[in-house]
Amino acid sequence: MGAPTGTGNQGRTLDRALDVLECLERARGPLRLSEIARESDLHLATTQRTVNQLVRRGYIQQDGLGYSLGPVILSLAHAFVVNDRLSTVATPILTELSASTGLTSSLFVRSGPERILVARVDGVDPLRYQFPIGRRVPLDLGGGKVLLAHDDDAELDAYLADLPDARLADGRVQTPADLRAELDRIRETGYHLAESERELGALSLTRPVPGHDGGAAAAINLVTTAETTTPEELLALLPEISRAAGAIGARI
Amino acid sequence: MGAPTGTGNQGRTLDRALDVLECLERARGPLRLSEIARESDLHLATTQRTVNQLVRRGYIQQDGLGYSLGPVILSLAHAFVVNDRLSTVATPILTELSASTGLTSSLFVRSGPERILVARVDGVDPLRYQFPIGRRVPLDLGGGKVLLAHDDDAELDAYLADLPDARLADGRVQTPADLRAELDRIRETGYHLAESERELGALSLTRPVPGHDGGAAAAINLVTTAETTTPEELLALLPEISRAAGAIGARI
DNA sequence: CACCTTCTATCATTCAGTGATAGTTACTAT
DNA sequence: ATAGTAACTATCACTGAATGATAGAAGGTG
Repeated sequence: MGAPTGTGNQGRTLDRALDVLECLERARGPLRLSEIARESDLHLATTQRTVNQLVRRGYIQQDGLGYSLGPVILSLAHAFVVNDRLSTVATPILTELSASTGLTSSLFVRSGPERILVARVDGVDPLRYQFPIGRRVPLDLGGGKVLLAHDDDAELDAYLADLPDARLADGRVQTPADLRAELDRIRETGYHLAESERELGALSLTRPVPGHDGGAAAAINLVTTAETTTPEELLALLPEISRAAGAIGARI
Repeated sequence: MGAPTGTGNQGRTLDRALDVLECLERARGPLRLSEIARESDLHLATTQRTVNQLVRRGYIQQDGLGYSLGPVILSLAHAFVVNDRLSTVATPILTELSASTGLTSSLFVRSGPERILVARVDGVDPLRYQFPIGRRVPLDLGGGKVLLAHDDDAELDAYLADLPDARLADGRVQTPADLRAELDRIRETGYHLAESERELGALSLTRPVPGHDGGAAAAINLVTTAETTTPEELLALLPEISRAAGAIGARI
């Protein structure tokens, strides 16, 4: 409690404020001041000052039940969607991809140990499981793997070091070693076909979006269900999705 | 430049960071470090530290052209949309309202001297002018007036004091005195019918959403165009929109 | 090769953030 | 009513983190 935040103590104030915001992001409902303090591991007084300041600015709102994120967040998000180069470039290409394949397509980018869905275009048969824009999910399941595959070995080892076993949606258990093997395969083939990893019955085919530096900060995928599509049928769309990924990469 | 930020100097660090974010929100493209420093009136070194920290956290991203908002913003926005009581309560009611009237309906909340569009449900004939979710607009034009009307006189006078004349979309000029008179009318009638204020040819009918405290932090409106609807026809929907506003107010 | 811009790194100073504590308000239970 | 509890606010001395002036590295341009 009394100990330093842990990161290394520099730029403390701002980091703490962002911790507070992200603590409210994770919350499933309004949080009390004391709950925020506990969750973010801050002194109550510090929490109070920070929260009040964010309230004043509209980043947090308060009601009788506690504090939650405020509407100003939406303004920022709007500005992001309108301005983001990747997002604006990708949307028409994804639209085309979804039109020609009939499947839902989406674009996500890496953010630390997670990926964030940045854009999505629905297919003709809407998926029962709607993956919402802005959603954060870990990298070790589904399409996130193609982003991991582009890490160099040092980063990868660091990531895998303290990674717990993952339980896939169909019950399989994925150990870090399993993941490592799969990433090696992805490094060779350049794509990933996921079956029931994040969601039971979901199939996805993912390709990285090449950046100038050779890395892949983004990826796109096509999603469908095992009921309507076989893995082979989905894999047959590899040329299409690859073309789209290339087109996006070329324009950023 | 060297002078204090202006607010009164407390909670400086965080305020400055938010200034940086909002400066990027207003920007129409990537900004260089020096531009951010100039826009937010900060020392370059301070700007650098702040920006780098926000980059590390994913709130800002950097490309060859400069800095812009980052994808983590989207995550926060997603959490807001999912959790926000007002937003989730209002959406189904707006859906019903749009279904029964055939018009686009929307919900916005106040944020300082502006309002922010929080939810929108499109009508049968989609408007050519799409008002995007998260968009910030001033309070002195269109539906924002019903929010202003709920301020007490002291707040109102302060607001009107340094308000410049506004130019409506159809060319009319609205002085603070005009606005004041209109707000008095709204206080009596409880609604506002706007014609070509923000957008030429647009008609909107706005009602406040009553809060527990008697105030109105939110409002909903119906939007259409002069081509398809007369003011009288729109005004005839007042009972409908009032019912919807009441229903939302009752559930928060 | 000199020039300019962008961004990064360093460091002494000092002032803003910190956190312990006390106070206020409001609600619940008895 | 009265005590008790929880949520939030306010105060203030201390100190260490943010500050900003300056110098430096990296990258491009005429």
